[in-house]
Amino acid sequence: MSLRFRGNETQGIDGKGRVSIPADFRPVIVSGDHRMAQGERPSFVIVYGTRSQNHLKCYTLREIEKIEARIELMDDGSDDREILETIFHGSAMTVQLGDDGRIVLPAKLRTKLDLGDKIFFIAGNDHFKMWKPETYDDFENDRTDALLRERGDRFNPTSLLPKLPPQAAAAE
Amino acid sequence: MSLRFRGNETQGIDGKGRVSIPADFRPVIVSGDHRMAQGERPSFVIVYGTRSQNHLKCYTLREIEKIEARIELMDDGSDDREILETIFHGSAMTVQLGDDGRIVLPAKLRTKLDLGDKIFFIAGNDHFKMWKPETYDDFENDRTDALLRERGDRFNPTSLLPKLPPQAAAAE
DNA sequence: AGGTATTCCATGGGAGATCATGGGAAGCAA
DNA sequence: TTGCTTCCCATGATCTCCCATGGAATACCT
Repeated sequence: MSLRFRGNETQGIDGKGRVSIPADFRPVIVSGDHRMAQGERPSFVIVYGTRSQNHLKCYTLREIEKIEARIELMDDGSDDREILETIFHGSAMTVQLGDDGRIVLPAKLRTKLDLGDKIFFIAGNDHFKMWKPETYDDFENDRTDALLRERGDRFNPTSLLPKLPPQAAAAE
Repeated sequence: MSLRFRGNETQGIDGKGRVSIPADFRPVIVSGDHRMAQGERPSFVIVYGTRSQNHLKCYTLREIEKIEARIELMDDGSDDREILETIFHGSAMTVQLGDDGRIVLPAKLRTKLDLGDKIFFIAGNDHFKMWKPETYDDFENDRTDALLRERGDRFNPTSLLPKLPPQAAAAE
C-alpha cells in the first residue's frame, strides 16, 4: 500500500500565481513519481476538466497512469471513451514542484476557478482537490453537512461502509 | 487477533500542544503500524471529521487501511462515498509518536475541540477517541447513562451481545 | 516489612530544521 | 523594449528533535 493524501489545508496564492503544496502532500507526490530517479523534480497532474468543473483534481503520476490504463480498456471511439479522454487527456496538465515545494498555477486555471489569493486543498482517496475556498464552503462543505444532517442526529457515517469480503478481512 | 485499546485517561496539553498518549495505548499503536520495520516511528491517524464532529477518532494504520479498502468497494462518485472520503481522507491526518510517547496536536484541532490544557482519551474497539473533558461529560457520558436508564434498572448490557457463530467460538 | 534502587512516565525548555511566503535577477517571447 | 516566467536567495514563524527533570510505580534487597 502506497502513501496516501490526507487532510486539508488553505494556502496562499501570491502575485505570481505561486502556491505552496501542503507539506504533507509532498512525500506522496514524490512516491507516486517514477521518473524522479532521473534527477527530475517531482511532478503531478492537474485535471481541470470541462467548463462545469468548479475545482481541480490532482493525481500522482502513478495514479493518472492507472486511470489511463482503464481508459484504454474501453471501446475505441465510443462516446464514453471520448468523454473520458477529453477530461483526462484534453483537460489536464503536468506541473512540477520547485525546490521550495511550490507550483505555479497558470492564469488560465486561476481564472477558471475565479481564485483570489487563497486556495483550499483537500485530500481524496487517490488524489487531492483544489478549490476556491468560498466555492468549497458553499457547495461541498454545506452539502456534506446537509447529507449528514438529513440522516439524523445519531447517524454514524461509518455505518455506510460495506463489509470487506471475508478473505480480505482474514488476510489482515 | 491483534491488541486492542482499553481504558480511559485524562492527559495534559502543554504550551506547544504536546500530548502524551496513554502508555497503555502505545503498544497497540505500534502493533498496528506495518511501516515501523523501516525505522520509522510509530504513527497513527486522527480523523477529525466535518464541522459538527466534536471529538477526534484515532485509528491504527492497519485499521484505517481497512476502512480505506472498504471505501474503495463503493461506487465511484456516489454521495455516500463522497461523504466518507471527505471524512476519512479529507479530514484526517497522520501523526507520529516521538520517542517520549507524545504527539503534537496542531492548533487547528485544539481550536476545533475548544481544548484547554486537558484532553480525555477513551478506548473503542479498533480505535480510541479524544475529547475535551467537559464535552465528553456533557454529551457522551450523559448519553450512555440515558441509554442505559431507558432500558430499565435490571438491564444488563452484556445481554446486547450477539452470540459468536459456533466455529469462531471454538477457534478462540 | 521497611526502605532503597530502578524503571517508566508525564512534562518542560532550547537549538536547529522545515515551511510558507516575499522579492529580485536572469531568461524568454511577443 | 515590455511583459511574463523561471530560478535563486531571504526572512519570520512554526514545528521537530533532543535533552533534562521530577514524580510515581515497581522491583529489589536486607
